[in-house]
Amino acid sequence: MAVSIRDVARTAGVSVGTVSNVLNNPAKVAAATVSKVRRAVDDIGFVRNDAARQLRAGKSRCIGLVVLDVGNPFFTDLARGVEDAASNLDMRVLLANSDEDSSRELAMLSLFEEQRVQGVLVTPVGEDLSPFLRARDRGTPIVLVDRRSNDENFSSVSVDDVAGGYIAASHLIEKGRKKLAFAGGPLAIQQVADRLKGARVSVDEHNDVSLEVIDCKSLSVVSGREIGLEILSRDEADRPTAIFAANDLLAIGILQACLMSDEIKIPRDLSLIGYDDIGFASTAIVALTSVRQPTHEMGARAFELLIQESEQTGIKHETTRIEFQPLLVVRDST
Amino acid sequence: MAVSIRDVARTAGVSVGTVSNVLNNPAKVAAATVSKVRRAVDDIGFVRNDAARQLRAGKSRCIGLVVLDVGNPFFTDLARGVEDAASNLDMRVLLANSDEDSSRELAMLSLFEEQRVQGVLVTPVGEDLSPFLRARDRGTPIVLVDRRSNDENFSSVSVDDVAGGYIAASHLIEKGRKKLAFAGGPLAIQQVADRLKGARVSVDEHNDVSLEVIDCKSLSVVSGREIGLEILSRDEADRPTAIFAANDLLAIGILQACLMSDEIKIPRDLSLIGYDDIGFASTAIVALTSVRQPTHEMGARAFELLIQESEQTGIKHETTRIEFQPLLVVRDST
DNA sequence: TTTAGATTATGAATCGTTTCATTTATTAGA
DNA sequence: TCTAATAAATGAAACGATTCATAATCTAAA
Repeated sequence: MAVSIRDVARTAGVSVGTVSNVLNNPAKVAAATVSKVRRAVDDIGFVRNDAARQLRAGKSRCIGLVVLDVGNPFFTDLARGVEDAASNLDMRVLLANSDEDSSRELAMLSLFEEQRVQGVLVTPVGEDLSPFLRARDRGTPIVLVDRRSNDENFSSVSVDDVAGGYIAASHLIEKGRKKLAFAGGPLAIQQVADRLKGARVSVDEHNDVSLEVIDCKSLSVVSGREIGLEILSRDEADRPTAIFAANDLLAIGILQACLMSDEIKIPRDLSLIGYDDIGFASTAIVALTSVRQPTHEMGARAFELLIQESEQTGIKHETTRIEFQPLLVVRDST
Repeated sequence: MAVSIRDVARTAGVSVGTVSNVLNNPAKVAAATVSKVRRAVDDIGFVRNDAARQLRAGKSRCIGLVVLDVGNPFFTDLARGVEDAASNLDMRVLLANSDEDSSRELAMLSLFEEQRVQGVLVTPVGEDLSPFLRARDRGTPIVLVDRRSNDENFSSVSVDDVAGGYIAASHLIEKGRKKLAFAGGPLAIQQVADRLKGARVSVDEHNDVSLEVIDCKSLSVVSGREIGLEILSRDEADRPTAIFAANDLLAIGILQACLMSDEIKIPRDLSLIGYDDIGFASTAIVALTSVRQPTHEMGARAFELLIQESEQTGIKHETTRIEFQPLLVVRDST
């Protein structure tokens, strides 16, 4: 059943070393021999055994990528970026889903270590990074994605959410809005807090502009709709004239609530901006202005960092931390 | 750098065979020895080398899954189903994305063969299944997902789209609607054609019910909105009273168009049903009735079929073809 | 015709695990 | 105390590809 390089050698009437050379360094082998071996490979249906290959090489041509949620377009875009960069170096990406579960994350990490991957890219679930430190000490390079690592131990790639918040609020202010509201929550989520922080910076630069914070339980369409209804229930004078939603789902919910009533028209009475630029943002009834994160490029850069890291020759360990700037995508809602 | 089982043996003062036993059959080793070895493992940071393990075992504990588009929730759900089933048997799933590109699909297939995976689950891009046949002849079991394989060569798991169409149309008719429309296209897509076919069967069972077919270029929100606008432009007498959209995106587009005008209220004037039950269906302004495919379960069953297939002892090759029935999810739009 | 040099081909050693036939130690029964 | 049976530990062989020192063959110049 298992066809090995030995069988190819026997069939072609050459040595195993020659077969290996045909596979890996055809230039070193006489043309006639090459074709003889190639024919034998096809005839008996030989397929390389990667395990044996890896064992000899001591490492694989794969890297591992652990994301919080494969269903989230942000991460699939990111993964695509990583894959594209990897394929340039003829390397493979093993994709794994931690599902925001620390124990799953850990299981994936050790799986990757057992595979002797070249390195691991990870969006960590929790705050405790010690398992990653230990893995790195054992020789597996680790790079963090989408998180500003506080300690200097890891290289990382992240997005500047504060800047994103600043950009969003500034855009609303440029459109002449004075009464801004930030919708989002829980504020314990770092990203939400950072986006608000950035918005506040922009608002503080203009002394005639105010910022109201509307907290909510989750970043979902349903939460957004509740926020929208709450605003509709207010006196017109108390309503904000612009809303910065912490993500697009929330913004879509707010949009829906406004559409159900005839009182508020977007963007006439209210400017609305979201965050993430998910696919649905552009196809919403009123196309949604949003803040886009350069996910694909982040993935590619993260991969490069990882390779760079894996080429470091022990001794002193240098880390690089890259922070990407988000991008404003203006559409009809502002 | 590379810590091997040999180093563990030396540190613990036992033989390599004993270390291996501690790792795989601790029951066969004296308790004192077990803890001695375990301590050594922790001390020197030993991590199993899976390549060596696989090489010895002759096969890996992984299966491969090639899907058309990892970004599509249908496939991520499916993948989750496969993963869950696999983890019960302590097996791993390698996820790959063919991106509807035959050459990528082929590359992934040979990658998996080189990894000596236990088997491959695939949603094929094109009609030509011969590469899969060849792979299977070489010893890698293959099971097709989401496609009714015409030939009897492969086991497969699929959904009955004709039944789905029937269910959808029947539901609309039960609600008392007489003037049905099917929105979808291009009709060259097998799934679209099947859903229409099923709808027609149901309509033909009632001689006072009519079915109009509204063709469109793509199954997108934008296409749906165009269809909605077209219907709004008609005289009231010419409008359908119920629409079966070939997927949820289309249905959402139609819904949006109707909401922008005040002429048609859903579900008062028009019943609307989608297909796929994507996440957005339930959070649409008017929660969308839809036809759900049992994706998770399909994944699990596909995995089981693959295992079953891999346990077949050569000689005569039996194939099993499982067809799932879709499920109606009733919400506010009908 | 030699010989040096280049070109090809060879095959044993190696990677790190698991397996299994043996050896060694321990226990229980007579 | 001796034997048989059981338990525990050993270490060499095997998995399949790659590598590399060595051997064989060929070419061209002297």
